[in-house]
Amino acid sequence: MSDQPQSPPELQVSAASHEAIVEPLQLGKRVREIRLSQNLTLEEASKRTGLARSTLSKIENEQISPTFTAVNKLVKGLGIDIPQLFSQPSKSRSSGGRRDITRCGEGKPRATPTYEHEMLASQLTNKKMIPYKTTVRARSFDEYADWVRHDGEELLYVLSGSIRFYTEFYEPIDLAEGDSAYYDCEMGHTLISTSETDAVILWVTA
Amino acid sequence: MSDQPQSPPELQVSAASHEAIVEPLQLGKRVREIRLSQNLTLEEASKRTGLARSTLSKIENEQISPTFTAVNKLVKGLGIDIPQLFSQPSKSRSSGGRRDITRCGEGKPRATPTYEHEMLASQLTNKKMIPYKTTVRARSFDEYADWVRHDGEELLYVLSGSIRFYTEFYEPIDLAEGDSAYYDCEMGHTLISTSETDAVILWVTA
DNA sequence: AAGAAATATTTCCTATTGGAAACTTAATTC
DNA sequence: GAATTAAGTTTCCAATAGGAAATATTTCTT
Repeated sequence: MSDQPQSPPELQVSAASHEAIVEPLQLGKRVREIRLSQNLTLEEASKRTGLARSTLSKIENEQISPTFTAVNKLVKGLGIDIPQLFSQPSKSRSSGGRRDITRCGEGKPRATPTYEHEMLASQLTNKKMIPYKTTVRARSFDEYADWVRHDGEELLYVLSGSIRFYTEFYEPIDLAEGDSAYYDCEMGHTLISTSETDAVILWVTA
Repeated sequence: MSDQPQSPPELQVSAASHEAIVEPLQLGKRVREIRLSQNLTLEEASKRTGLARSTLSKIENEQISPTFTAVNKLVKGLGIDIPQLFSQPSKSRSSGGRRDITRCGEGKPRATPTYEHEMLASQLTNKKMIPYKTTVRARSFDEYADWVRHDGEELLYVLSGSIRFYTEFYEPIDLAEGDSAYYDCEMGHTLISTSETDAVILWVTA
């Protein structure tokens, strides 16, 4: 990932831009907190999770990086909520006052043949919504191998240009600047640009 | 190396208690879905995540259980949302194929002294997100009696004009067209327009 | 305070992961 | 249709995780 778009590094730092959580991700610390909060000894935790005492100890002390299966045992055994694991150890406000500013064009880029995504608020993890500013590169329905389908719901707002919005269960519909659509993502959906220049949209998934 | 996460012989019988069943979670399947949905080859995914092609392949084919660090690389590299990883592969066809188009200016209006909201996709109920196109009428911080606080998380995108974004725990920050912010709504927040004309923003709450 | 008990860490070893490269399969091109 | 190219899988091996038991540390008891 060496592709930074034409964005001067200087701007990136501007003011309070990107002061989110920089996740060092101390899984161990987190696990220990959780275990202790349940008043469990390593031995008990071991019984519940099926992981060896020693393994638990090492995990908590960040001496090893547990495998996914191990993490799952932890989650099940200790009744941990997943995001809990990936979120920051209670910096007093577990999720109370987060804020992440993304300057125009400073999102985290990701390109596909058909779209050019720019993820907004990429510094924040555990978001309920995932916002993208996306340039629609595709010009024809044929450029897609298949419908795009995934979990969740999506909001689409046309920032500039115009698009044709194809969905699995509806007739294609043309959307111009300022128009928007809200839909279930399990339903196949794809977009193409219909304007001179590639259309740009705001795309929010939840 | 050919361990299928089924039921280990020793554990099979013990009905007594907890025995930390081995992951019913098909991480690999999930990862593959996600990668393909982004039209990435293993090679590209490898570059983005920093994991070897072979490793990715094995993960997707459930031949190995990636370490936590590996999972993190996946998450970061592919821009995966955590719960996405742990949620079951889209079996829960909860709401199906809804769609709601809102033409520019055709939203459901609602006015307050300080804001002029236009609710998008108002036909659809039970949405995870509530999108508004809002004109910011306020011109001074004093026009607000108190902080606005409510549940959830909010995404704010400046469509036109410029605003000053006040939050309870941070310094006010100026946002121009194309800038965006993501924040927890329990934290007090208000906006004022700083441009000639009232600024217009897209506001999504979840 | 010394010993016992409980809890946590470390050691040692085997099993598994993760990477480089070889190999296979599928898609294109000539 | 053979030859290339691209995408994915498998192999081999070094690095590391996970478990059992030994060791260290803390916490009770008496």
